[in-house]
Amino acid sequence: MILQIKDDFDPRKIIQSGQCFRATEEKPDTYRFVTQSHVVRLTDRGENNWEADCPQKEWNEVWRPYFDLDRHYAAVRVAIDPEDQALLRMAETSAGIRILRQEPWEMLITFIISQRKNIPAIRRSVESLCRLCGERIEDDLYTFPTPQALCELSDEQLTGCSLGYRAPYVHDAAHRVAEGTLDLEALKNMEDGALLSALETVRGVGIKVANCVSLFAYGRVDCAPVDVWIARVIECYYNGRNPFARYEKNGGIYQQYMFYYAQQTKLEC
DNA sequence: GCGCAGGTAATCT
DNA sequence: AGATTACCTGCG
Repeated sequence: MILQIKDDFDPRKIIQSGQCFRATEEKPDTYRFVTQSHVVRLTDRGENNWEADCPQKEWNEVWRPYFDLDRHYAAVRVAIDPEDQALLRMAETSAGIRILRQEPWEMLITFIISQRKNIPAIRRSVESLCRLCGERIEDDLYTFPTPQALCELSDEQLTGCSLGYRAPYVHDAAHRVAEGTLDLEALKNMEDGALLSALETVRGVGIKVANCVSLFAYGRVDCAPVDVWIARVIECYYNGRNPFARYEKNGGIYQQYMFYYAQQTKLEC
């Protein structure tokens, strides 16, 4: 099916924006995304037209919310303070990025794994876990493992996925979710502050990872994770001052623009 | 061989 | 509260 997406939409930037680690550019101009047991390939047909290899119904029910298509990102960029020259420039470079609505469980584990790893290393670890105990969807494509599946892995198997000291964190999270001590579904109804606190009760989850999960799984666009790249942006362009304070909302989206820009330009002061 | 990378938690002052 | 350090792995 062919669909037209008029608002900001650039899958290549989304894939490189550090929010998802299983999506790929399969071949030039064709991008593959995975969520639960769904897979979609999007091919750029120009003029804002995209070919999606899934039925209309699946697009509407799964991918439309996944790509957050009901939010007007161009308007979010327009709302940037004209005096905020740095953000204007970063948003221009990053236009097309959207905040994907991904699975809370997958985000929790993925961002626990992410600490002190670069993007390729995160991809490898997640890929290994999926191969090891995900369900097969296609030839070489697997679902993200369930909490039960991760729970049953041995320390050796977890360590074999290059989790290192994070292995007990992953196991602990899997255990809590599998036995119901941590109900990721119930967190959806919480206010941002309560959600962050609840996430931080998991071992291996600090303020940064909690913000990532809130933003990328629960759509909390006011949550702005500060990692070393954002710290550099704050240092280089904002004199150490909080760049999000002047904005009432959408700090998480602006954070994503900053992150992509900093990463792409290997920002140094 | 050594230092560092998209962080957290324990242990200091 | 704020600073320091160990932690597993891969890479230059």
